[in-house]
Amino acid sequence: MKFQELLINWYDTHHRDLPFRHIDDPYAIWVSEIMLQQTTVTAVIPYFTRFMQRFPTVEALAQASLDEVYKYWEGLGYYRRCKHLHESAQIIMAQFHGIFPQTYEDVLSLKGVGPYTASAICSFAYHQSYAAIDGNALRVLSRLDRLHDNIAETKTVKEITKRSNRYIQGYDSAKYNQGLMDLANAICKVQNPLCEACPLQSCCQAYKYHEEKVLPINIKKIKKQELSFITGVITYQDELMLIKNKEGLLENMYGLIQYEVESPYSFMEAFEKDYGLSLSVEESIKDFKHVFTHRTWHMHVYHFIAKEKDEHFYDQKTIETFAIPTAHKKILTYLQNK
DNA sequence: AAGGCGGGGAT
DNA sequence: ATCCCAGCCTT
Repeated sequence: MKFQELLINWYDTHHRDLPFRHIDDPYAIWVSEIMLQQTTVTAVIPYFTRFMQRFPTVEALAQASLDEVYKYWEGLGYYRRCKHLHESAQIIMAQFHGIFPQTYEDVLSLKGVGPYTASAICSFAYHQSYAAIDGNALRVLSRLDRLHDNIAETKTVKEITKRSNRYIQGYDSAKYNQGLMDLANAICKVQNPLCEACPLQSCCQAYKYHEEKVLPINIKKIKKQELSFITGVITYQDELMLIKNKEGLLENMYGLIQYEVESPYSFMEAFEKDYGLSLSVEESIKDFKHVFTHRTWHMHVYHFIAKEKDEHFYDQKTIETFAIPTAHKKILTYLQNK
């Protein structure tokens, strides 16, 4: 029997029951797919539920402020996704007359939608035959075909996409795509795949040649950068100073002010130069560490008191409406419970 | 082609 | 500690 048939049969009886399955609103599917980029299903579910309650339609999303949409994304990571989602919602209202685009090319033209997400949307919402190639599909298919190429390389992804688009023909594309994902999640795992329980065992070339623990080849070099900051909790009476990041890491998020210096006095010097406010250092609070994918922050947190304030100081109630990155949220939560 | 972009769970 | 997760965008 062909693997597609085995896969879909297995999917029919073993599939996960997820809130964004059996939804046919392309808008909702789009939101879920953006959230699911590089993010686990369990992390997404509560965010998806809250997001859809507050922004049930593309119109509701388009009309909301960017700050509010960010607040609903707070803690989920990769915040550029949120910016693109909001921007694309406005494009859908203005250029697509509020109707979610219905062709692969139009879906792909949306900000933040790449080949995987466009294929997933067209397959799940419209049952068009596009193979959605994510990390799961790359793993299952490279094992199935015993492909020795590095899946971290573009040409390998293209080759597997080509094959999968051939394999999907004539089958229910939604079940095929989601079947690959659920199989990858439950059986064809990264480490220690459960080949004895796999419905595709009879078709799997990696299993046949005992290479299931070698494949896929996935070589990518990332070296992590360690950064050390003095991080300032700067207060004026009951108000706290926060800065909205203008670009780069954590863009549009509100955070504490920090400098890559080694003394609170160097911090004060740099700060006074940037903001024209004078500070006094009150106490050393605590050291915090936060690990990102590409870097680690070591934050030596100090409490500073401002002698005067400017427009960057906010009261507690206002701060609660801000989207704050987890690195700084941990500090603020610590201070509240202190 | 390579690097930037979050945060959390599994091992 | 390290890897990976329903990837995409910029350079």
